[in-house]
Amino acid sequence: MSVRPSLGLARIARETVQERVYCALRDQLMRGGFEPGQKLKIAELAEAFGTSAMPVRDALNRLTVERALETLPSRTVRVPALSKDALQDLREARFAIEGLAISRAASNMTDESLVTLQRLIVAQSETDEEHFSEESAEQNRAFHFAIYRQSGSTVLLPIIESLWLQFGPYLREASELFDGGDGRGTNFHLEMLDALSRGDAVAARRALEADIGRAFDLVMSDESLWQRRDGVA
Amino acid sequence: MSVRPSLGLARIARETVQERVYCALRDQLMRGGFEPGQKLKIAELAEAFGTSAMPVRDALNRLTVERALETLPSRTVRVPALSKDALQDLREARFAIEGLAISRAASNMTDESLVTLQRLIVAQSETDEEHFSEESAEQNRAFHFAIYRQSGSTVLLPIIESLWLQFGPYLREASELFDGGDGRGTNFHLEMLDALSRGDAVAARRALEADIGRAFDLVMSDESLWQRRDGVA
DNA sequence: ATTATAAATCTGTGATCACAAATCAGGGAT
DNA sequence: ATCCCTGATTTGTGATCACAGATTTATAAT
Repeated sequence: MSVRPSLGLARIARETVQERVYCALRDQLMRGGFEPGQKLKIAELAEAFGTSAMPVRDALNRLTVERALETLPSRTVRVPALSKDALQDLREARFAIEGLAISRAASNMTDESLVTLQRLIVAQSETDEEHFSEESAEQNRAFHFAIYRQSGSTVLLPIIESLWLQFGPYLREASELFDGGDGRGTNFHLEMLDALSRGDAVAARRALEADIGRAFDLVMSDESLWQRRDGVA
Repeated sequence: MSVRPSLGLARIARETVQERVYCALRDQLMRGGFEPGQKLKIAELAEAFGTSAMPVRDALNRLTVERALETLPSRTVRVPALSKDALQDLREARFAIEGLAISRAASNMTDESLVTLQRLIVAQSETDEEHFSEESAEQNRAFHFAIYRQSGSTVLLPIIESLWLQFGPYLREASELFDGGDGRGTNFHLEMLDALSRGDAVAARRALEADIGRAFDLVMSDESLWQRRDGVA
């Protein structure tokens, strides 16, 4: 049996230009860095990144398949427009799918992963005191995905990432709503951590739903998002 | 207000070469037409389709993002290998997500859509009598997606399509298991239709889970799938 | 002034080529 | 005979170019 003599080293995946472009755009999208409805043009972006059109084209295609962008009939891609219906739709999907993920994670937690979560909560609460909403959002993301990764599901993870990407544009002007000094954001995180440490899948899920629900309620109640914007730009 | 004088015509989206290639590969994958672990090479496929490498490359990228294919560290793409863990993972995801979709559909059914479902059941049971498992699988797909479309969720639909694509390879050698002459397959469909016509989301979901569960049990119990195949080809 | 028509520009799709990394094959040393 | 090194081939990534459909601007007619 020719078993390959595996070194303990993780394979260094050669990183392609396409991937760098993809990650840059993806980050922008997930933190609401683009205007909803904004058209993204290949040539422009290629210029901006200092690459040819090809890697940009691939990155845009990928983001379109992941539903972070949408293709108009004229084949140009844009950031999806905001709508309350789409937001409701997204909320239900996130409840069901992330709820399943955290349920499964509840049976898989290790001491190490619990400590990691603990540290992420501490870091975020410290950041919140200084009102770095940018940084705080990133830590929130890290906390959630640290949990989802513990679900051990390779099926759910990419789906959840897609859902977060779709949620991105709604954060555009609402991001400052999230850093209320009361630390409510991290309180739900504490509940989740507590439930996970007890292996209580139901409670963990309930806390997660409260956390997600709060975020959606904040966005939903931000009237400034819904005034103009009549669908098609 | 410059309202565009819209003709009542649906826009005919010009179909690209990439799309034709994508659909062809996608169909093959969803019906289990490729061998698990099989490597798909751009040049080969381009030759087969009579196109250049470019559209094939785009189609493979798209299918990879949709998790119908996977990329090896060497950047070649292949049909994912089979594993019981992955299958379990897939089953839970399908329960949660398609379950949510049918729940929502239960509140949205119209007389017309109910009639459509009725017709699809009849067509499939007729096909089953003649043991056309190929055709029957296609009708099964049509039935399920007719329901999911009634959920009205643009978020869930592409996710479900991705899940069905991931399930494809498991159908490769198990497809003949599904056309037992007892018509059990369509019986669950009748239950689903009945529940939907009453607007009973819970019953509809239960019937759907029975339907999906049966398919997974059949595949899971097909020992011929699990003997050889030790992961990496 | 408004609308319709036509030219000009913009933009994405697909083909072709150059390059680099990976895989495979063969030969030589132990 | 086995292992390792090296050279040849394969294969994907990225750049460049030609083409076609779409959008916009300019022009002319009502």
